[in-house]
Parts: sequence; structure tokens; C-alpha cells
Amino acid sequence: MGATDTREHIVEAADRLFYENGYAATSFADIAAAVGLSRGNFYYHFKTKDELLGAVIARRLASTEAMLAAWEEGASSPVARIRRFIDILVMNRAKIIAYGCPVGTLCEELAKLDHAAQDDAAAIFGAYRGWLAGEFAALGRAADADSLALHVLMRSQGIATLATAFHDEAIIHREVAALTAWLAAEVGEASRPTPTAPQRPS
Amino acid sequence: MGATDTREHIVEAADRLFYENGYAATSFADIAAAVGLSRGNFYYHFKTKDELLGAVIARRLASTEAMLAAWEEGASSPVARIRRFIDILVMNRAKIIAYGCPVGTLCEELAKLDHAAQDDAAAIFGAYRGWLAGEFAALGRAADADSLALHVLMRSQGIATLATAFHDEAIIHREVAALTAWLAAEVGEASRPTPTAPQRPS
DNA sequence: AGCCCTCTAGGTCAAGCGTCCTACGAAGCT
DNA sequence: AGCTTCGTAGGACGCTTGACCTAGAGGGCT
Repeated sequence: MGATDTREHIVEAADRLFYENGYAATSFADIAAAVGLSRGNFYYHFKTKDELLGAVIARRLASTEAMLAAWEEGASSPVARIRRFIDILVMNRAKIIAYGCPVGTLCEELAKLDHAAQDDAAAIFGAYRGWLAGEFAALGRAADADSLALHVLMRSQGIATLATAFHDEAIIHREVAALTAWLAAEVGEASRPTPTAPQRPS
Repeated sequence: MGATDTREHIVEAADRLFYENGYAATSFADIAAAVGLSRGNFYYHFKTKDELLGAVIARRLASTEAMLAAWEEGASSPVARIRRFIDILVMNRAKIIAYGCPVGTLCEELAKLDHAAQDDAAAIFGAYRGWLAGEFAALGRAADADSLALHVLMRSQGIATLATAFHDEAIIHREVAALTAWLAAEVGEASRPTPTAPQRPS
């Protein structure tokens, strides 16, 4: 039972399929097969594909904000928190090489489709942007906090795009190290418990 | 007359529509309407959509290589040539904000579709990569020429992605200025006839 | 029990896709 | 002139899409 559960399963599966195959290339039938539901039943939960997309974007935005809030409690310093953001690229490298950045690729696809929800998707970037800017402001860089935040975000996107295009993991390790070095030079080096230097996986 | 002309017109229109609307979202009917041909007649020129994609990629690769070769003749120094590459972002800013980078968005879309031609599309990136590496090598940085080339390419992609997502032209101007400054610091400043500092358009 | 509301299954519908065929006109060659 | 070749026009096919309806199963309520 529980329509809420079923709806959540649908959004979860749609989230994954939209990421792996793209929004336009994912059909209701694909999602239904992934969840194990009948095709026609989608009308009860989601009237249109756009409505489903809105739910997926809302889910991603909520989980992003939750993750950032958790980092706020967990990590020791603003610099360490920013590094934690950068390290996402390394942790998710396998998926990034195969499918790119979930946020960036969705925004670009929606921009091409001139979709009404493209600004909602960009709001996920906005969450990262605001959070990063807050961390830079906490480091005494309030004046150019937004520029610094966009710079980190920009390099993350560039790394993801090239890693996807060339299917090359070394690009991620090398450029993450360069970005971490830039951060240290920009705001000063604090204590560094976890290394982000390029380390090849087994 | 001239099937070659017609074929060229088709590839030209497909190139533009693939860029503006994406590969999957562009139908034969769309291209036929743009060229002014009947839909069914595509079978004579291109048997499948994949074949058309191959022709579009080949056309982009050829025009890219031609442009790079022309730069080799035109610009004065390797640094000036690299700056010329960076300035593409400013020159094409309107289209980039609307549709993103032609190469990057195509590569990401094909990666999601797991398309057979994704490596061919990445070869366009490869052309830029090799050309940039050659310029850095000419500047005495042969040892890390490829890394430097990838870094420039990476930042170009990041700038394009964020500018598209936020529909913000200021990001392009600010980050192009930052990238130009990085280049000057990295390989030393040469004579600089044309400024790349952020300058707002009218 | 009886009822109602929630949720699901299966299936129809028009429209769109890529694919593919056949017939017509315009040249160029013998 | 007759014939072949090239290029175009228009439409038919089989399939999948998203959208949508109807019938009925299941659980909680009075």
C-alpha cells in the first residue's frame, strides 16, 4: 500500500533514468518497467511527463540542500567543506565518466529543448552557488564570494564534461588536484585531514 | 541540380538544428522543412539518422581543423593564438547562453544515448586538444603541454555550461578574463594587440 | 456487513518517429 | 528521338510515444 511510497519509487527511478539516459530519451514505459508498474497507471500519479520532471527536480534540489546542510554540521572548516564539494568529482567518477554531471547535463538538455523547467533545474546549481559563496564569505572573502563560488562550480562542470567526452579518469584526478591547489592558494591552507591529491584507484 | 549541393544543405541545416535543439529532438521532418525538401526524399541522401550524424560530425571536425590551421597562419604568437581560442566564448556568447557549447553538448548527449559515434564527436575535442598542446609546446612547455591544453579546454567547457544554466553573460566575461590572466601567468605575457578584458557589449 | 476511497491493471487512441517504396521530371548520352 | 541516369516528390509501413479511460482489487471506515 501507500501511494506516497509508489510515487517516491517512481520519482527515484525517473531520477536515475533521466540521469543515465537523458530526459527526452526516457519514456514512461522505461520508468514503469524499472519500478515494476503497469504503464497506464502513471496517469494516477503523474498526469504529464513535465509534472514528473518537476518532481525529479524538486527531489534533487531537496537532497542537495540536505547534503549541504549535513556538511555544515560535519566538516571542520569552510575550506574543508569546499574540498568536500570538490571531492564529489572523485567519489562519483565512474558515473561522471559514463553520464556526466547530473545537474549540468540536465540543464543543458532542458536549455536545448527550451523547456519551461530549465530555470528550476538551474536552481540546483543555485543551491551549490549560494552554499559555496557562504563558505567563501566565512573565509573573509565576502566581497567576491559569488565569483569564487562560480569559479569552483565552473571548473567542476568543465572537469565533468571532459571526463565524459574522453572517458578518462586521469583528467578528474589531475584537475581536482589543481582545483584543490587553487583553493589553498586563494584562501590559505588550513588543517587538511583528508588528502585530495590524485590517487589512482585499484 | 547537384545532389552534392543538396546534401551539403542538408548537413548544414542538420548541423544547426542538432546544435540548437539537440540530436534526439531533431527529426527528419524538421531538417526537411528547414532545407525545403520532402521528408521521404532523405532516404536518397541519408539512409539513417546515424549516417546523417556522421556527416555532421565530419563537417564539424573539418571546419574546426580548417579554423585552427587558419589561426596558425594568422595570429602572431602561440599565446595570441591560444587567446584567440579563448575569445571564441565571447564572440559566440549569445549562442552559448542559449544552446551551450556545440561540441560539449553533443558529446554529453551521445554519451547518455551510448551512441556509437560518441568517440567521433570527442575527436573534435581531440583536435582542439592537440592544437592547444602544440601551442603550449611551442612556448617551451612540451613536458606538460597536454595537461595545459586540457586545462584550457576544461575551463572553456565549464564557462559554457554555467553560462547556459544561468543564462548569464557576465559569467563569460569574468571567467574569460580570469582564464586569460591564468594564461599570462602560466606562459608569460607577450605582446597583446587585442584586449580580452571583460567588456560589456552594448 | 456494507460502503467508500485509494490505488492498480490492462488497454485504446492519435500523433510522431524512422524506414522504405514507387512514380515523375530533368538532364545528358547514343 | 529514344534511352538511361540522377534527383525529387509524396506517401505508406510498422513501431513507439505520451495521454487517457474503464473496470476492479484492496483496506479502512461507519
